[in-house]
Amino acid sequence: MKIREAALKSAGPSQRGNCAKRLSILDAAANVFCREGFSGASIDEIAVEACVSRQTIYNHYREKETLFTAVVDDVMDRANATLFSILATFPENSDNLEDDLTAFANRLTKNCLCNQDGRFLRRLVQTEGERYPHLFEAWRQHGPGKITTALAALFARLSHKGVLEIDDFDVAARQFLALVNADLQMITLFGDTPTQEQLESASRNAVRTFMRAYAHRKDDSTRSGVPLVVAG
Amino acid sequence: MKIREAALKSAGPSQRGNCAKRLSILDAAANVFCREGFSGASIDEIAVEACVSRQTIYNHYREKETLFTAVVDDVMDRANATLFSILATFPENSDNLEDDLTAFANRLTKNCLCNQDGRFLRRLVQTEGERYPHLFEAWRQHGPGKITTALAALFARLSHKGVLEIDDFDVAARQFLALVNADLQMITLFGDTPTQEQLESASRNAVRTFMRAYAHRKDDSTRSGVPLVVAG
DNA sequence: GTCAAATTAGACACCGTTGTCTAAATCGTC
DNA sequence: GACGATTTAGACAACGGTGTCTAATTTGAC
Repeated sequence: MKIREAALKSAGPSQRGNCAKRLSILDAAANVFCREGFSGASIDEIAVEACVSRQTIYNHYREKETLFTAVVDDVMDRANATLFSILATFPENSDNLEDDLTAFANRLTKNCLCNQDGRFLRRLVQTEGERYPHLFEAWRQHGPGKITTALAALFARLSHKGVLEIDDFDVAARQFLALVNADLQMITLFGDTPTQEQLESASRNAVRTFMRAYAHRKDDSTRSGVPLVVAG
Repeated sequence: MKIREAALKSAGPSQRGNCAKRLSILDAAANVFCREGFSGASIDEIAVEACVSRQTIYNHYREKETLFTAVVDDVMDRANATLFSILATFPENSDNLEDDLTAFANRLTKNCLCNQDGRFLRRLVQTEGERYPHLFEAWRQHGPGKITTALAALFARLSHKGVLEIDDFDVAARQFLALVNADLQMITLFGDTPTQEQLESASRNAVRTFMRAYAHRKDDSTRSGVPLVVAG
């Protein structure tokens, strides 16, 4: 086989035009991969769900593996952009931190953690993370895995302002995320998306506890290293 | 249903003497199913890992599906028994609740949440929960899913004693578990088992925040709680 | 309308897996 | 050692999935 022919073939249909099919394939593939896992997903199933012939998939993406990584890259980019935009709405200057932090948590869960892309990534990292270590690494460093460090930096600002009392910002960030997910895990485990009421309730409960643990206590003047813990 | 009862009914080899092979198969199958998922796991792979011929597996368990449910039942029974025994060590009467609760959290993560069986069940429920709804239901009601309600009841006792200030016991139980997992999620996501140091650190961080949020506050004079004894 | 690119359906070889079958080998118990 | 139960290796058909190929059809730009 000549090089030119190979190049033409591997290049596939022109990348620019008719991206409708590409998107349709990516979308369907994401759903099927998420539902069935890599080995459980079949190209035929993806083709049917994308309303596309099987051959078209092979024209655009040489093989199943290529399609898989393309899907992961696509979702990761989207999730990353969304996460960035949501993090920008963190309430740095607030006269009602509890309410604003609750609304922020609500945005975070709704648009980053519990939406289609978030569930896809979490599931894929869990099921295929060991088989594709680079996938996992990308998710951790360049992707939503950095949400913890970003949150830690934001909490550090609030702490330096004296609004919060945090000694370990990373721990606080992880705990914030864990608390936000506390009420939602049972729901997302099913594969369902939580309702708006459930999201709000979860955010409210989480931020309430978080504030109780980390809010600056003005009336505690004798706090000299002695924790508020009761030794009953 | 217990695995031994099922074995009595099955037409396979007599279940009395050679249970070594059965256990070996169950153990290997658990590992492979956990690693590869149901569709990704192959009987041959399980046979090799169990040091058993493929035919022996088919002799004991008619087909792949039967083997899978047998594995799930087996692990679920074991995890359930362990969970029960750990829950019995909850510090109901403690003169140092923070330390004792930390130790309890440590036992919980070590023996129920982060051990082999715990990871297997969580992973399986996540990947195959939609394909086998009865599996999920069993996990939720009869299995480790009830850990939340059990913890809620225990926290309610502490709250009624005045040691803790909790308004919603279920929320507090979920948050306790979420906090305990907060530092461990990144580790268990890899498939690794956390070290003892990591477990202790996670438990300490979790209980510290939990107590900060829910411990009875000495400076809150509006409450009509039990009088407190401050540690000297 | 023309023409090239893209898409489609269908057939195909190839491979791995499931589950069955058989005959030989091994184990446990007497 | 004998004997029944169990395990084993290997061959086997059936099935589904991947990836290729071809020939026909549709699309889109001019």
